[in-house]
Amino acid sequence: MVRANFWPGHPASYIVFLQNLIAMPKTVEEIAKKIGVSITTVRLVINGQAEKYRISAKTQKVVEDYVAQHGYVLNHAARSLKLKRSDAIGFVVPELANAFFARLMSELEILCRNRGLVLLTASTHEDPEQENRAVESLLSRGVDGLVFAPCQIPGHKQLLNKKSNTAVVLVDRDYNQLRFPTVLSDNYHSGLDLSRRMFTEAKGPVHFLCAHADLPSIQDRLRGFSVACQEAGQGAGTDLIHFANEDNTAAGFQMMQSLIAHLCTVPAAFMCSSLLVLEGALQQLKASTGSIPAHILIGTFDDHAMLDLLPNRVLSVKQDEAMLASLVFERLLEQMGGSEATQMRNTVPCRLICRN
Amino acid sequence: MVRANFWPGHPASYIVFLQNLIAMPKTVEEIAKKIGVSITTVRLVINGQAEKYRISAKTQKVVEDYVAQHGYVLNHAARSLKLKRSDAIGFVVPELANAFFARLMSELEILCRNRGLVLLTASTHEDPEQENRAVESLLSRGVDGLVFAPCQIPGHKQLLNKKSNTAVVLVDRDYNQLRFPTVLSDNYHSGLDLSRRMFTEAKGPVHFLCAHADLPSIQDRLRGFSVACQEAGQGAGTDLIHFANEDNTAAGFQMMQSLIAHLCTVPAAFMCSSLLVLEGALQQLKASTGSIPAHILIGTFDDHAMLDLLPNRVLSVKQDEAMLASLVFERLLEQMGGSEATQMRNTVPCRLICRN
DNA sequence: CTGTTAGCGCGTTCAG
DNA sequence: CTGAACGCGCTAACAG
Repeated sequence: MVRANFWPGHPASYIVFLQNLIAMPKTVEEIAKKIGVSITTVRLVINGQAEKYRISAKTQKVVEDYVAQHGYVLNHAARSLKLKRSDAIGFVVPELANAFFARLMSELEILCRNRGLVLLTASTHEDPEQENRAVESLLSRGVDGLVFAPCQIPGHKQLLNKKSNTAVVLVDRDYNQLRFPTVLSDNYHSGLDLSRRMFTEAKGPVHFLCAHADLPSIQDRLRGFSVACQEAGQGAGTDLIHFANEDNTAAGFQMMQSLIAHLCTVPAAFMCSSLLVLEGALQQLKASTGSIPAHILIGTFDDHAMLDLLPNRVLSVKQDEAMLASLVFERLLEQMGGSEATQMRNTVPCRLICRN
Repeated sequence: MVRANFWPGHPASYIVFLQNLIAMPKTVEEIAKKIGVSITTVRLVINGQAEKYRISAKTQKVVEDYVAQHGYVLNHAARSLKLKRSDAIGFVVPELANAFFARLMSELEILCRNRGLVLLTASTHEDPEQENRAVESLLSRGVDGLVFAPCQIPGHKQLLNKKSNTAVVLVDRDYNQLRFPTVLSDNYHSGLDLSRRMFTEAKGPVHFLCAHADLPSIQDRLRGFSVACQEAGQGAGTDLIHFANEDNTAAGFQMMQSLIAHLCTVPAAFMCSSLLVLEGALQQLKASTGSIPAHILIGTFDDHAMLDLLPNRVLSVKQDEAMLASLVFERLLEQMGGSEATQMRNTVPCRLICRN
């Protein structure tokens, strides 16, 4: 206490100074030896089973006091080795910086933490090679469960091994495999609903700027669009759909450019397969006409609060990350409990958001 | 092979069917026993040290073939236990769904993966209690390094223990402690630059809607603002700053509301401490006047591509997540290599982005 | 009520 | 070139 003013103006330094004096034991054996009881005894009180085995109150107190003073950090590696269980869940997605996956992870992390599980995260950048390595890496770390959004048909040796007791749940992308439960948004119906509404409000053609059409989720959205096209008397809509391989701003920019060139004017209504494509398309509009014409009807998959910034009528499809996460977690727990997944496919409805 | 058409139309199912037949060994001992050599021999070829110990070419091939056929998954728990090293890095932030932290994590994950490290992630929701638990949990999992953005003055027993050989790096929030290297954006100068530019362009008062002013990073931005105020002849600017406790949309909405009430009109120029606050402020403008007046000069900390959607002149401050991640990683590796951190504070410049 | 012991699978060391 | 033995810290089963 003499040095409480050790470093005035830096409140933390005092704490540092005090805490450094205390050595922290790292094994139960060390504690047992120090206070002269057996390992088991220490373990029982640390694990809260003192009552159950009727450890004497004073022994209990001795141990508790010691731990309170010196602290104790369980060695999870040793625990895992013994129990063949890591209390960890792997989470593998194409891109962690993608808002949808970030939100999904955030929700999932809360559920995991409440059950004493931690999340191991990896992103694949849509590269099957990196995906394989990530899955293998997490598996060798003995994760009890693996949640992932595959960028290829899932066929990893390790996963497919019957002996593997790792729970697996796929999210967001349904490659139509039969082995693992899959949780995803109802892309077909959200595509249908959005498209219908677009056609109704547009009273004319609606162009669809669509990137990454090989993804199952996008395919479903496209099917919805096609059906709405026919309902609106626009045929199969094949001349309304514009494709790009990459899902990024440049693709949206490019697609809008050729669309404008083709129409010789800006489209009265268009929708995009993702926010990135929308961004690019809007940049192109701004570049071509000096501003984003406020009369254009805009539709997009995925929602973002910043869409508020547009004066336009905007229809967007919002996925329910909390619900997705919660279903993922259910399927996970089922399998970790030893049973089979009760459902092989969970489909979560989306919400259609209308602005202005 | 008879059942190659097992389930036509579902390409993955065939793979599943085949792979299930193969059992995967889980220990080197198992492999050794199966092919009749010693554990050491198997280990040496698996670890690529066959040449070094001159294992006979044919033994080598036998092992390699066996592994190629059956696969092998290293048990990381056992490895960790033995080596007292987990090859894992903990990452603790207030909110994973926050775009800045998501990008930071994404960058960091790439660096980690290249070195065979995995990321364990947790978010605290700005709650010191959850933060403590998260840190403790990761520590007991034996992470080799811990990266975190504290929501309180860092004073965790375990961290502060001299014996602890966990590398620690703080990010984004500098509580001015002396113990751990800290990497953060140059909030003072970016605040100063943004504010100066705002005053220059506004040619009049600039209002600052500021949430969570107790955070060190916000304090630094505020200092920058104050200096710019004085330079612009607006005094200390105390009547230009508007505070809120929570960093969210509601706070921005609220602050803009009272600002409009006070001015009896919309402000000609304002800036926000975060995108969330900006969103709220813009919503209020829209609610009050029916649209976002295009003449208003807008400034904000943090950047987002969607700011493009505004027709307004917008100045925003973009943090350099890649550089932050790379510096964090450097400080991490230094400590993991056993040396002391060479720098206790790294400050990364921000970029001022001007739109329209 | 408390103490002892045997592995979990890997890396290391030393002896052939 | 290959094999054997030990121990990392923890849990579970059993012995007092």
